[in-house]
Amino acid sequence: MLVQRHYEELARQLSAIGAVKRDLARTLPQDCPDGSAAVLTLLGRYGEMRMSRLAELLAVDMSVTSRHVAHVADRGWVDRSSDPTDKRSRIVRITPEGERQLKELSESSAQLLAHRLRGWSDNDVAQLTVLISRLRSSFGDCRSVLRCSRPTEQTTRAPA
Amino acid sequence: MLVQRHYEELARQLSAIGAVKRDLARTLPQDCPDGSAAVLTLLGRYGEMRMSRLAELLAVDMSVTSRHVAHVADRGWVDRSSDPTDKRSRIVRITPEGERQLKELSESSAQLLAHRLRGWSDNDVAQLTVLISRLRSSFGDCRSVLRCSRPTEQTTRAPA
DNA sequence: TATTGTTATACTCTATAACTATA
DNA sequence: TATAGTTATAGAGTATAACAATA
Repeated sequence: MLVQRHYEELARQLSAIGAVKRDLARTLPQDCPDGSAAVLTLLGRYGEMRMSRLAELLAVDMSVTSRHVAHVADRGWVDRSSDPTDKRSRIVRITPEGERQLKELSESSAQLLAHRLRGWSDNDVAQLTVLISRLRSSFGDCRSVLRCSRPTEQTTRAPA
Repeated sequence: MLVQRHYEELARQLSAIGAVKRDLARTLPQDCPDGSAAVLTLLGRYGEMRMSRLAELLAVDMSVTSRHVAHVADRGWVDRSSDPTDKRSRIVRITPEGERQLKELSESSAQLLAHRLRGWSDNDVAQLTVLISRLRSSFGDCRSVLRCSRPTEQTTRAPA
């Protein structure tokens, strides 16, 4: 158990990480704010899903999810079909245009990160990724782990 | 140099870290939003400073800083005096009430972190802290390093 | 003329609550 | 009655631009 000051320092680092996120967000394509990017990323990774599942993965309220999805649907990047087994539900799926948009935004963020982190060792990049994933997991967002393995097992090793 | 996918994964983890920050923000005292907490934390750590310096440390525009400082000044947590050497500038300083507020919010965030991270090793907590600090540093926020040493020197070792 | 700081405006993200449709 | 999703509203954060005062 660390002294309080160490947790305070981590809290401060977390609070200040916004500057990094803003820098990253600035690279996003036109008409594609952060919320839209998050939706496309999850749909691209996990495939089609219901709104409720998407809200869970985004870790935001469903009303927020609904707005984000409406934004990307308006631009033709996803479509929403009704779930035949439960007409209250809607299935969200990325479209080919959405895939193109996703590819573009993924590449630009990766490029910026690669540039900013050019002095980093591969291992440090991997460790940071794993530790943030674990942090999210410890905060109750159990879908954050990199692979669907036991959330508490990975420590500071690089992802496979 | 890592493959693009690794940077994409880090970008995604960063984008999803908002849920952690929101959880942390929920523990803040009444009338003390995240922006106010950041101002108090920096003034408590570095002592009195000019608005421009504060904006630099916060890594946000000065207009944003001005709003945050106005909020905490309205509550008596900081005072703003004119700089005698340059009447355009204002010196911001935390008040005793501000110190009390800062103590309260530091303790509550540290407590939440200690609880959420109770399964973590001391070393992992320290590593995450250092890596985020280095990340901010690599993104051009050079005041983010834990100690005033060379920003690129620390790697994945725990802070001293 | 340049710089420090404030204010007005606008945009994004978020949550709560009220509402519709379906189970 | 309970659940899935949408919409309205409000609060917080941010940036840009126009402005005031001083250098």
